[in-house]
Amino acid sequence: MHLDLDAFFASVEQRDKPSLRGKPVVVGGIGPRGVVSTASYEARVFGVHSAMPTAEARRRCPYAAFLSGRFDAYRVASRAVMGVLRELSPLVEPLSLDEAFVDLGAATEPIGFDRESLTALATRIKTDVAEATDGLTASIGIGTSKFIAKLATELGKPDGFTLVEPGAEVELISPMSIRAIPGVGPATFDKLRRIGITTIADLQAIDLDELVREVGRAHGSVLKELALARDDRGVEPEREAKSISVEDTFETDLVDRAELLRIIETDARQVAVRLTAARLFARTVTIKVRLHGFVTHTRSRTLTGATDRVELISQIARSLLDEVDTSSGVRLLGVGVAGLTDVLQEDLFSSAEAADQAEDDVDAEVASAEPAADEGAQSIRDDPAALERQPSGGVDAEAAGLHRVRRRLDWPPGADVEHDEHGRGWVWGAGLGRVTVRFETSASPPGPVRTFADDDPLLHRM
DNA sequence: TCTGGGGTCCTAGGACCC
DNA sequence: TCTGGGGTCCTAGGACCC
Repeated sequence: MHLDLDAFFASVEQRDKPSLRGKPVVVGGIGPRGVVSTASYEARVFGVHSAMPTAEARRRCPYAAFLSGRFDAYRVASRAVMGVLRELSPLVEPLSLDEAFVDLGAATEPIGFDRESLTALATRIKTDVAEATDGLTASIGIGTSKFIAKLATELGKPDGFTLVEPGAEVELISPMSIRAIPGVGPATFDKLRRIGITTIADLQAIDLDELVREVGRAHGSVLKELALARDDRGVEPEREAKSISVEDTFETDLVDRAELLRIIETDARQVAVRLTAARLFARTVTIKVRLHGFVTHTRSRTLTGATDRVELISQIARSLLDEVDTSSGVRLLGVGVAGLTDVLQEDLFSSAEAADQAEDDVDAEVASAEPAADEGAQSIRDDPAALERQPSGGVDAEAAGLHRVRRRLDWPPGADVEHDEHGRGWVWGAGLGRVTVRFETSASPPGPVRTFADDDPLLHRM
């Protein structure tokens, strides 16, 4: 079985903001370079969809509410939904906050696999989801494999249920576009279209060797199998994380080297904090640099041992920036780690490693920075509560001089606020030293709008 | 229209090893 | 005249997903 919450982020916003119910809502990046994460169905009528530049969405639907998203609220709702699913079966594989596979074959209670029983089951799950999330709707698909179940969900959206009976799979998918297959994106679609493959039926008929020549061995064989509705992938709960990364796109391209280095440092700190929180260590450090013309480069370095130390990650990331020509201006900068393990195997103090580092041209600064850095990391490792005392990303950003870039996020549209006299509400808009708030909550009727100075001491973010 | 942020997986070439 | 072969690791880039 596959489940997908309908227009998830936008639906949570409409749930918590009564004045937006039935209206177009767009959640995503609200800056000049933002893109849409989720559009409510009312906004989709205007042609607004995920991954569209927000500027284009504003053109198509100027009267929509444009909100920057409240991920804590989405996580709470997501956890509640996953909880409902895990009562059904221990084999639940979340794909994202709003999507999951469930292996009904491993269900805790006996399940009838006839249409009537499964329809009743889906109805019950939808009721439970609505109850657990204060009214969110989901679409459900049931089929004999992950591929078919996910496709089935797609067919019933929104608030739907689709059951694909065993044996009906090939007939169902044959006339569909190959774009319906997860894994066929714009590039693969173009490649295949050029050799005359546009439907799944075309894919069934094509010679495997020819397909492999076009899209590669791994991709080719998977596509061929899926086209024939052959998919024996199991539902895998608890997949382990393979990488952790942080990146930012800037409103205008940056050129100042010192500023870039400061940003890398704060990104590295956030990565290290997340590593520590997950009790993991990493062997590979990567930076990602997107230049003026959207050309993107990555540079990485792998250590002999694994680390979670801020100073080391930061130093390596900063040294990697030397390998990229940033003179055209930097649009995006990011820091990531990979090669994750849960055991500390730091042999960075051995003489062999020291020699290695020297050869690798990670200069002597690393060695001199290490003792102090290790102390900090050690204190967090031994004292988990220390994590709580780590400065937040926002504070770091200001300390690092990113005030200019991130200042605007003090009152992001859609954020929850409380006013000491007027009660709870949300940021309707902000700018020019003012904040406009609509005072309403999920349980209230649509509420009034009031404007305040943005440093009004009675107004608080929640 | 001018393209987010957080991920996963694959490919291809070179280094290195036996 | 002149080059083996296979496996593994690392790096960079690209496609894709939500």
